[in-house]
Amino acid sequence: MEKQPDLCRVEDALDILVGKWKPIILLHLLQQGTKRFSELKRSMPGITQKMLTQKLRELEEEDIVERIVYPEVPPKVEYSITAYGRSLEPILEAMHEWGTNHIVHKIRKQEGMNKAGSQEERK
Amino acid sequence: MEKQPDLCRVEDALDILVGKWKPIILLHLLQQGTKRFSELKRSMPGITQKMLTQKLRELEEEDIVERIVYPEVPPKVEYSITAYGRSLEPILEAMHEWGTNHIVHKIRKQEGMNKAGSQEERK
DNA sequence: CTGTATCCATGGTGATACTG
DNA sequence: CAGTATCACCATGGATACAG
Repeated sequence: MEKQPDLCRVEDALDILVGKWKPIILLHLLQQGTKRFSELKRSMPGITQKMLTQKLRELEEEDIVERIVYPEVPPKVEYSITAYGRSLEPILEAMHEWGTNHIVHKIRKQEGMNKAGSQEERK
Repeated sequence: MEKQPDLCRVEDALDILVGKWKPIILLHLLQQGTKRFSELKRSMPGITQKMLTQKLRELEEEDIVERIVYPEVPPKVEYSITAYGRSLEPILEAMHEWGTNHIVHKIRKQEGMNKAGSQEERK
């Protein structure tokens, strides 16, 4: 199951952006700079420690985020976007904009179907 | 689980682009225009009919691709990108470019590690 | 505080067979 | 030709407990 010859380096970018928490983590770090583990966790209600750790490790592995451990007690670990990671920002923003527009598109479509399907909606 | 307040319309775009075959399908249709089902299938070795149908339906649902059925025997169905679907092209291209660059990045990193650890070349 | 280690539920994907 | 219908697998994600 080889990938298409030249076509799909798209998927390399996709792999990094995708997953239930990765975009959220990236957005948080992009917008709020350096954060420590507990701060990130607090700012993402619903995420488990396991997922946060796992996704941060994956992003670190790709040099998208940087992890700095302070050898203290209690432990302190800070995460931030790398310069390289910032190269993803235009893509994230384009997707955000597209997504925002897309919900409008869907609503319009929905309205169109309502109009076509029924005369009610009189209030 | 609720999404972040404003942050993540990114995921709406992601949902459309993601999946094992969606980017490939989109790229094929973007680059090669209108194609019929069997042509698409042939041009994507490894995809099953089920997956191709399913993904095309999802893309159609989002108005990204258009499906035209010719009432003939044998059946003929053509797929193409909608004008709206083309609005995804910049994102796809940005991702393709980023991905292409990313493999270079990884190779460089790999070389760097080799150099750093080059003292030990045992076995 | 910042992680690991398990176990388990779920869904997306694939193989295969069948149909209008 | 262009699908639909089933079944099975496995990776991803979630809950929980434990540890340095």
